Amino acid sequence: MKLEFGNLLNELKKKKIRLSHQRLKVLEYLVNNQCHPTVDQIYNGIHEQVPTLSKTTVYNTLNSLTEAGLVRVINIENNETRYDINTQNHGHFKCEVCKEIYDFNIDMDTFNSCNLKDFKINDKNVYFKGVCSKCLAKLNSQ
Amino acid sequence: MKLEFGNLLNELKKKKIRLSHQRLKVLEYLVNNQCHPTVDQIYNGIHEQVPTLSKTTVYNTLNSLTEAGLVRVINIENNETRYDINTQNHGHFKCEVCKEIYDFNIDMDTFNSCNLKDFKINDKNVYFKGVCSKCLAKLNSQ
DNA sequence: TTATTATCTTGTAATCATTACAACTTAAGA
DNA sequence: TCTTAAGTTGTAATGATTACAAGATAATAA
Repeated sequence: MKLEFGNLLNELKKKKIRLSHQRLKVLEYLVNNQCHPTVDQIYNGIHEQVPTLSKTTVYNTLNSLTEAGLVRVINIENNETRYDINTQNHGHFKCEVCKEIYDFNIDMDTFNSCNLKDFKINDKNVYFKGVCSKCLAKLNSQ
Repeated sequence: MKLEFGNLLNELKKKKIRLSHQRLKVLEYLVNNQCHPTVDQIYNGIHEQVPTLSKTTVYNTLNSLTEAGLVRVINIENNETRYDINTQNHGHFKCEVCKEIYDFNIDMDTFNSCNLKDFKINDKNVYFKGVCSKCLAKLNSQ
């Protein structure tokens, strides 16, 4: 299914999740900022438009959306949970220099292991760490 | 390199990390308990033999060993960091029912993406979630 | 073996992300 | 418009991890 705001709303209705003002703003933020934001970034990004917003609501909303399968959690560093509106299988690369997280295409279907026969796999996660091309270029030019 | 206590000690010496009593006990615990333990499990496992042990020391030690490349951090759930003495590339499967983490073989070298050309990859992580064969069997027999 | 010292260990306190809770508010259906 | 179950909010609690400073120790050299 294509990542469009209307489709997301239909998914919420289907799952009986109320379309509250705050939830719509969080969803909108995630669609417009597909840079794997943290809770703080999401909160700060919406707070100006919705001054009454509580950080608890952001947490609650992200948990609901994750449970509903509309949002994916990214656990690379154990002290900064990030969120991704793109639930299609793809990998994440975190640059250890600039800290940016890049998406990359990867065919999850080829990832199988004979150790896991008779296991039910619900979720596949792949992340790499290293140095991105931009930072490598900077380092080399010094 | 094979996972043997002697090899680990040599690695520590090479990296100028002191072979303190506490560090050796943590290493020993990790070699004997390759079940991806948490800090609490490690602390509780050693505390009986080393009653003066502080949890801060366990944290410090694990951070040193990770930095030295002797231990691998597993971040699947964002509120429970786990540690693995097996630094050879392999995948982890977490059962959502019994919570156990299984190792599985997977050829990391085949995981490449054209999106990452000119990127320097230092570390590859793969984890799946789902239901393990034991729990599936139990569920089906009910 | 002993002396020296940089490093390690320890306990307490601080930090920070996340969750619990209860009063108030609101979306959605009748 | 009314009703009410569900959502929002702010504060307080929780729990993992780190900071820090005083005391202890591993490793090196004499």
